[in-house]
Amino acid sequence: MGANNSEGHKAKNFIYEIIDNDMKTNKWGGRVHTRFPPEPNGYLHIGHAASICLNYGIARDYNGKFNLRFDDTNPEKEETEYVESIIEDVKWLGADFEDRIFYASDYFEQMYNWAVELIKKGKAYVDDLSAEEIREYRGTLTEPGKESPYRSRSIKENLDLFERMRKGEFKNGEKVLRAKIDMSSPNLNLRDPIMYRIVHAEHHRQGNAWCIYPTYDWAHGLEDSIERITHSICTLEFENHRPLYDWFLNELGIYHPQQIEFARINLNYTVMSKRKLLKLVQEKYVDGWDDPRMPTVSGLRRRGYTPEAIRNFTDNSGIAKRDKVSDISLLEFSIRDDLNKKAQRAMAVLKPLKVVIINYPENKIEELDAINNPEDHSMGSRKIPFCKEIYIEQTDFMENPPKGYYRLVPGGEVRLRYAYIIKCEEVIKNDKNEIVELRCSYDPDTKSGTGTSKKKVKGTIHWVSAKHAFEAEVRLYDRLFTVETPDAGKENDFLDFINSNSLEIISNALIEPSLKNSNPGDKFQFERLGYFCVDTKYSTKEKLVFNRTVGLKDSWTKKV
RNA sequence: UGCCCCGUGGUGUAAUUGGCAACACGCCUGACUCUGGAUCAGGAAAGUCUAGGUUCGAGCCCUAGCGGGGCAGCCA
Repeated sequence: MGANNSEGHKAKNFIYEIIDNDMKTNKWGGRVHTRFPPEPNGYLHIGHAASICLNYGIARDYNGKFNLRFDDTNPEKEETEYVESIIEDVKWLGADFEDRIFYASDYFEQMYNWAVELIKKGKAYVDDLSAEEIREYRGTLTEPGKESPYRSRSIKENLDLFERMRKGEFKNGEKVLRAKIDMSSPNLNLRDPIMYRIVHAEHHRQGNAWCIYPTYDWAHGLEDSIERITHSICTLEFENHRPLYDWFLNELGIYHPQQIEFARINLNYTVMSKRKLLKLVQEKYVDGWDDPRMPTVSGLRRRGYTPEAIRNFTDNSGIAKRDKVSDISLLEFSIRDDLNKKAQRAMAVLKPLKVVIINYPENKIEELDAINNPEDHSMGSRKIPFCKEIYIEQTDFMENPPKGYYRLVPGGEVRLRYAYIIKCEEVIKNDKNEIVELRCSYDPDTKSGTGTSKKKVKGTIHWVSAKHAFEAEVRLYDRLFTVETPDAGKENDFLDFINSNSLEIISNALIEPSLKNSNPGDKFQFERLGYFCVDTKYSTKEKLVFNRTVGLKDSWTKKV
């Protein structure tokens, strides 16, 4: 028997193999229950999205359940704003936790009771050593630690002290509760890890109900246990913590999930740690957590990414145990692939060049048919106005073109998308020798859709009617960093690699009139340019703002 | 000089669990095209970190080495 899940599919990764095996041995009674346990101290990024998709995907594939749980055990870093953004992002990604949204802080009383239990077993003690002393006593990577002089306090005294810790009789850092394990363990996590520290701070949900807070190592397994999680999936850096996770649960003799670690996703040309992202936000390198250049879920959403694209990306990235840096091009592929099928086409000119069609009647206006999406004819078609004066893209005309350029050139012909073939008769320049206008003739027999054209031209370019197009702001984004791995060096070196040209604002792009009433979040493909969406933050009815999600693949500019 | 994890095309993941390395992205050709997009057809690119060993047979197992990552928060 191979690695097949309950639906008979081939195992997607090593975690599915573990679960397949658990199903075979009936380890969990056929049950699968996963969770996503974020700390509400920042916004979610694409790496979290991968974890969400993994955990939710497992629950879905095995007909199990998926919880959203806030690991809110550190009042000093956590905020309600983050809780709200995380809920929004998880829902948006399509990970359905139904009514199972939990908070570790709701378990504090239970955790406290369990701590008392460990004290009674002689497996935990109150330590009076200072933070510095504890560090010294811990030993080093190569030398064992030594036991705290307070390690052998009586159970009675520990019980009393711990209760008084809770009551608030001590100041921050004055005492901690530690597990009594092994000060000489080669795994430093087992050298009497701290379970509770005193923090007199207001918790975003508990207010001032508590002044002692559980540490991650103590709390996490308990949370999983309480929720009867079967597979507790986390990232590689917790691998060394697994023996501790197991130790607590074993000592308590309570329900014991299995912790499984996998390698987090890294993307080149960006940073992924919450700390660094927070720094970019706080020091205004970007315009908030949802800046479209950020690898955050909210940034990607504002950039124009769809949940489907993100899910496909994380699926295609795979799950394994080796450190990885994925190429951003895989992410870009996922959104192009999705939007190609979904996005309505439109014409927009970013850097306009005026074209006058000299043989076109002065006041004539034609309504031309344009297909909304050649990949999906159910999306229908629309009319676009055409008249004597139009604008084309500056880059679609060259006076001295290189070989292989098949757009407009002096004396040359090109098709205007959904309109006519035009020929460049004259180039008008200003006194600075800049091209300011083209005078072209059109061939009435070449109208699109009529089939009357005998001509064939190599190039087709997009355009907008001068009389009908409206002005909009377009924001072009580039990668936030200039090097592939900006965080490879020292802590703050990544700031040295910020790409100062990562945002280009075009304030007067010209857009075809049919888009005038589009709404924030609407997505389009501007033909030949890329995918764009209406910005949800700065766009107004009077002045639409479009974000470029990603450019179209371009095998021409790459050549030259 | 400790402990733990990991080394497969440029990138990421796979290989029926020991049977002559596949998929995706990217890249390059060509076809088609009223988007230099999409689509279609083809191609280059790793002999699996190294050296031994077990075996008829090793990317999968064993040993040693090398390389990368993690661990000395009262962060998670």
